[in-house]
Amino acid sequence: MSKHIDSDFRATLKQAGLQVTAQRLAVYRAVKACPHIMADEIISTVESEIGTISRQAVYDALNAMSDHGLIRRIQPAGSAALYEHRVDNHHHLICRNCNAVVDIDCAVGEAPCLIADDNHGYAIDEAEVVYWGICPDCRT
Amino acid sequence: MSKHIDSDFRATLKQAGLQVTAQRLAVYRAVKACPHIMADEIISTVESEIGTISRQAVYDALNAMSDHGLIRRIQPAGSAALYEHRVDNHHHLICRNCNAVVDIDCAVGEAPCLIADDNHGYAIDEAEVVYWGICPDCRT
DNA sequence: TGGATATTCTGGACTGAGTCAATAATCATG
DNA sequence: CATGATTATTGACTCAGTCCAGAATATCCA
Repeated sequence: MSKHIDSDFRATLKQAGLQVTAQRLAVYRAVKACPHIMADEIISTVESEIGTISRQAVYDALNAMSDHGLIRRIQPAGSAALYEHRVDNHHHLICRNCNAVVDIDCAVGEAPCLIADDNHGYAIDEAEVVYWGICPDCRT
Repeated sequence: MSKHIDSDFRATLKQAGLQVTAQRLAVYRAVKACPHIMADEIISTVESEIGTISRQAVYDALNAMSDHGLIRRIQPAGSAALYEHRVDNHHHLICRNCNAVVDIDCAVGEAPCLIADDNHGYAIDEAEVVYWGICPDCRT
């Protein structure tokens, strides 16, 4: 079944003008398997799958893929960058205690959060929303 | 006139149960003078004012003050932590090009952004919004 | 005023996340 | 298959921030 993902993703990589390599496929599979994963978790996941990969290759793959919109990087305050394969408009809800992250569909519609009272002359293209709270498990 | 700020802030520190020190006053003055300032800029600012201060003292002061709600820390993706003296409900608009940050008053009211479609069982206490765009100066 | 106690400051070592740069391997394409 | 362009590997390095232990200060209370 990972065959499917792979062949789909091979095409996606090519369309983006990126070469298809074992490392990139493995990195993508890791992100797909575990959304909101950190770079070093990706390294271990990929290592246990592919055998070995350099840290740099992982970062290169992650940067290339997120630059081309194939994956998305989120950087919550106080933690390392997380990667996810969902690239549509959605937001995140993070537990202050255990840092668990869940996806939140956009409350209002397509790109709703772009409305600010006063844009100060900026050309706003994205509104990033992070909800902070305590997850069910941590509400002892 | 900085006398005013100082004596007000002395009281605020005491109310928060924190001791009043020259370093803390200086750090607070730096944050007040330049909102959205980074830690190492604070160090230089304070050094040119007080003469010398240790990095640790600055971080301690910043952590203590933000823990007690005297200042606010924001950590936009891809940059170091920024500190500001506004502690009320407001959001930020950041230029993708030059990283300029401006405050945005909360579009809807007091704590409006707390409405998420599905809270997944979380007890949500804050919604943090970051608007990304291009500032007037960078729109060549 | 003068300690006793709690808190803060200092300087240096250290960590973790991520980047840089040079070399080696691999791919794409004629 | 030759050649140039991408991608991987390796190792050094940066940057932001924390940890630690001893020295210095501030606050409280008699």
